[in-house]
Amino acid sequence: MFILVDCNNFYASCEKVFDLRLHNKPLVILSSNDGCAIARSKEAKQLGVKMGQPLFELRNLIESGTLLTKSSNFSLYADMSQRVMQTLFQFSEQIEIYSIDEAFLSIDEENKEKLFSLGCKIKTTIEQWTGIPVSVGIAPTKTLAKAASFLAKQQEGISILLDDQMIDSALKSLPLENIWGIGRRAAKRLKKEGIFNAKAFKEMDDIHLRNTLGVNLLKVALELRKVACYPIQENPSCRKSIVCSRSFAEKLTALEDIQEAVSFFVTRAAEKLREEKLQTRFLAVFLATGTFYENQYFNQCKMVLPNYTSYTPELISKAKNGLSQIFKPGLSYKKAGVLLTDFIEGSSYQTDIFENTQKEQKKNRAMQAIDQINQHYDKTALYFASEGVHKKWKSASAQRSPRYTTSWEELFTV
DNA sequence: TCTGGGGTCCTAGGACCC
DNA sequence: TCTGGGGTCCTAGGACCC
Repeated sequence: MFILVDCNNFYASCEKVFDLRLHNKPLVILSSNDGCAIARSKEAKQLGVKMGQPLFELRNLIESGTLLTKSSNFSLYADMSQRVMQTLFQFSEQIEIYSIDEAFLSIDEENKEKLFSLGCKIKTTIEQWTGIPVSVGIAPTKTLAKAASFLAKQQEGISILLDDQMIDSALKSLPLENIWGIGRRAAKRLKKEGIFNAKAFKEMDDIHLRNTLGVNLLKVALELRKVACYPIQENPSCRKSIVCSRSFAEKLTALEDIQEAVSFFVTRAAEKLREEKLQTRFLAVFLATGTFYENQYFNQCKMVLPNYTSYTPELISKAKNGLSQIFKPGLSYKKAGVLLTDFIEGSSYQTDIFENTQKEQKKNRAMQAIDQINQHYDKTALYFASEGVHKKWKSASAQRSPRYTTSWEELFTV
């Protein structure tokens, strides 16, 4: 049996834990540059605020004091997430942390009453220990557990889908877009065929499904028929790519300014790489003008590196090189980023025949020292000169709440 | 005027191999 | 006039997820 534990309005709930003034108020969490709403409290959803809605469309609500806003505070959310996940290990050892705000648990229990009381216990424990409200969906497959949690969300409670009759009546009222794995595109195509809800979808012909919508959608249908296609993935395989990108606070025209931003992205990406004890051999830099009004320019430069590495200076120099190849003078740029992929595991550099081991060890120790210092003090305690000092591209995100749980300077005061 | 960031997987088509 | 069958790997683009 699968249990899906899903935090309600996670980012908004994290903010509410530390700020009583936000309780029972419509609240949205903003994207970087305070550009649009990326999370909403229950009350904000009721107000009609849409996911991804740009901030300027919400101005009236905000200025009248109806809608409260916060800049996003990912250090806080990541730490709160960890607390929730840690708590979940009380209830099962087979846990798949699926995203920052949800996890699947696997348990050997078929009895409905017992499942329900377990669900209650999970919900109350997490709420007591972390302050985060959750919904719980329980069912024989992951996709059905997702469907159950969708129902549970509506009352912020617990929902179990077990026998066929219950499943069928629940799926009848489940719109296609809300099935896990069916997006806007597939839903549109299905509607053209006269399929309007999850029950009708589940009863479609396998061959037809496979041929028209692909193997993934066939699996979704099977899962809705209680055939488990997706097992719990307890030890997720090491990640396959790292991306670091941002929209700029203001449009940039000078190569030097963009170089600084790209150096910063590379530094962050390389930190992640070392944190997960990986080395990379593929680096891409991309650059884009705004998307909404002007003629868009997008270009990227892909580079295969001579050897696997996680040495920041080397990556920065390659990235700057790539950037100068795709930079066109005279344009106003709005966004840039870097992508690393093609990883191997291992925390020390692979021997390069042109380089002596002593030099490599020195590089290793330098990176280790930087990481340790930045971990101990602040992410920005030590940084590379090429990242620049003023960070013209960066926005202030003035409405960010303090990093209550991850920074000594910003601890919660009682 | 103002619109996020970070991921994974599948598919189709081409190049190439035997 | 008629021209096989099976396989891998790579890439770009699309679709989906949070």
